[in-house]
Amino acid sequence: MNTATFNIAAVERDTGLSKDVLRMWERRYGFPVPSRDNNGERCYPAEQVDRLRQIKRLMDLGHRPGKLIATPAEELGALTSRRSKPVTMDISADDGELAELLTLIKQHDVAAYQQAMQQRLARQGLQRFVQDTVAPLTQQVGEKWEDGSFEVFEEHLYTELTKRLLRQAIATLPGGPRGPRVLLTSVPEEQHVLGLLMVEALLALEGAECIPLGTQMPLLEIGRAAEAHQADIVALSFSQAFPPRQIPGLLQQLRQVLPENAALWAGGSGVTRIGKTGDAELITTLDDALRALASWRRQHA
Amino acid sequence: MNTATFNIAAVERDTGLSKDVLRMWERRYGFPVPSRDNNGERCYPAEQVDRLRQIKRLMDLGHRPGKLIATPAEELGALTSRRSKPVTMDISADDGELAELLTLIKQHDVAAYQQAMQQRLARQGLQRFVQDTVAPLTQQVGEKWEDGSFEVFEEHLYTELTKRLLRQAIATLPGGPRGPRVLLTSVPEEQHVLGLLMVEALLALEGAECIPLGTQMPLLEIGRAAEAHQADIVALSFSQAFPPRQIPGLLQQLRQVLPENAALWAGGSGVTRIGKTGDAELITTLDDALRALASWRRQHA
DNA sequence: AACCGTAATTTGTCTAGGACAAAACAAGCA
DNA sequence: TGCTTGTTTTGTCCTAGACAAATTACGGTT
Repeated sequence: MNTATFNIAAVERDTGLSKDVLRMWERRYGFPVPSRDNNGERCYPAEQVDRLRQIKRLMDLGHRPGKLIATPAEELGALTSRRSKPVTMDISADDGELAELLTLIKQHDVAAYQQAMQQRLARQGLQRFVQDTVAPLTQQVGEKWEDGSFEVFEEHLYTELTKRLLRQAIATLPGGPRGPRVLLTSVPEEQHVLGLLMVEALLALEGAECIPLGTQMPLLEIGRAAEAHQADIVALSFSQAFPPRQIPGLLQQLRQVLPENAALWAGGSGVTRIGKTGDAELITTLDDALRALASWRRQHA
Repeated sequence: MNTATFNIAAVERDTGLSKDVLRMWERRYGFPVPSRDNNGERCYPAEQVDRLRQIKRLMDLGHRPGKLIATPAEELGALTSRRSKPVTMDISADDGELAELLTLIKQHDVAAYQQAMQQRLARQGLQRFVQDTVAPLTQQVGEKWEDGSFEVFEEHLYTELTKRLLRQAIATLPGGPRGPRVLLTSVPEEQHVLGLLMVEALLALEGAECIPLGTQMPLLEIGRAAEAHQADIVALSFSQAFPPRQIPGLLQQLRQVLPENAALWAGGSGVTRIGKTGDAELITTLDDALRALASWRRQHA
């Protein structure tokens, strides 16, 4: 059933590797080597697309394409275990409970997962739920995905269900708008929203007025939105997979189109890999966000 | 403050026009004509980026780039009014109430909008809320965006807030899994999710078991997910802006990676512009979805 | 006047290879 | 160990040509 072939645009869509990169790899490394159709255009077999996605996954982990392509096939299990940082920090004692939640996702048991999470939310309260459940769980799902024990669609399922929970929880918060107005969004190409939601939950709990604009806002539009909403803070999220090279330039451009008095926060695991910048405040953890909020309030008292 | 310039990648991100197209237009039409930096690379001023986005907007409406670029500036108000179909069908008598909701968004009054919508949901019930409020409202927001009276960020705000409402409503539905298992998602590059949520709400009301996977699933992953979840139906959404040319090919490829016995539904305003296909069932309205569900149930009784 | 098939045009995407800067790595030295 | 400098790796950008698919224009027919 997998006799379908992909043209270069389809491969770009499905792997996230640009056409330029695909052609360059073919020239440099001799992989992938698609066949050609009658017009001399590349036809990638599904098998190569799969391999490419696997390579992309490992690249997002910090590996380099030259090495990956050289390795034949045992790369899968071999390289997947070693990681840049030993991230598995001790997550208190309920590590086991988190594992249970992961198992429910892995079994595709939507209803049971939702129920378990609802219970947890009720038991812990929103703040601890975000910090002690959602954050580490997301971390672990990311790891599982990286090491191949979670499929892409399982990660999507987790993300979708968890998004719902958080949004629902946020909606039920009493809106006591005393704090700053915070505009939450992400730049185009950046579609991960979970981190943004976690921050929103924490900020809303602290009484900040959050304006969620979803993801993928063109830069000039972010500027307009900040002005229209008279935002005090513009909070952006960059995920692990976002090309770090682009971030400093983006922040600089954005700083130029934002009102002077609006603060710019850049958060998410994507910003841990870039250096300090004068254009934005870097938020690498959830606690950072709370600290930054407190700091803002001190300065505007 | 708008002295920032954009490189070609940034323009692609912000306008949705590919690098290839941007270079080709420069060659053919003489617009845009960016200046060059020290390395001979293109630097687009913000003003040209804005114009490009405007052109893109009109193109999605059915206009052709050659004409648009020839027109100097009065194109804005002039071309924007004429549309392919006179879509403003009569939406019963509460047209005025919808206009009120739109006004709240336009005024960026998050709290008031949420409250008004909550009330409406409580009053109408979920089914009528989806069909008589959310659907026409989304339609109108789309029109407002097309004719320029809604900014991008206002459309995003509407989308984000409405997504939350729908998800919240869906979450509170009793899960009586008697119907088919329906996997809801969209292909990569397609990020609009509101239509999917509306369908999910209606199907869930009818007792179908919905598995929401969010947007942007690679084709091969959709196949894996369908298998893993033993989905009876895979429902895809294509928005207005999705390039119609690609849809038939996508459906055909997808059909090849899906299990034989899984039905494939393709819905959204993006499919109204393509012809019939043997690969998928085309769903152009919300009623279509309900009809298709009933039909599926008859065939699998 | 409405319809239909063919020709011309418009438009997007693909191809090729070359160039270069930024990042990652390696090596040498304090 | 830590820092600086050179080398390799890697992605992105560039030009310029070709072609197919979609769209429009045109001429002939009913």
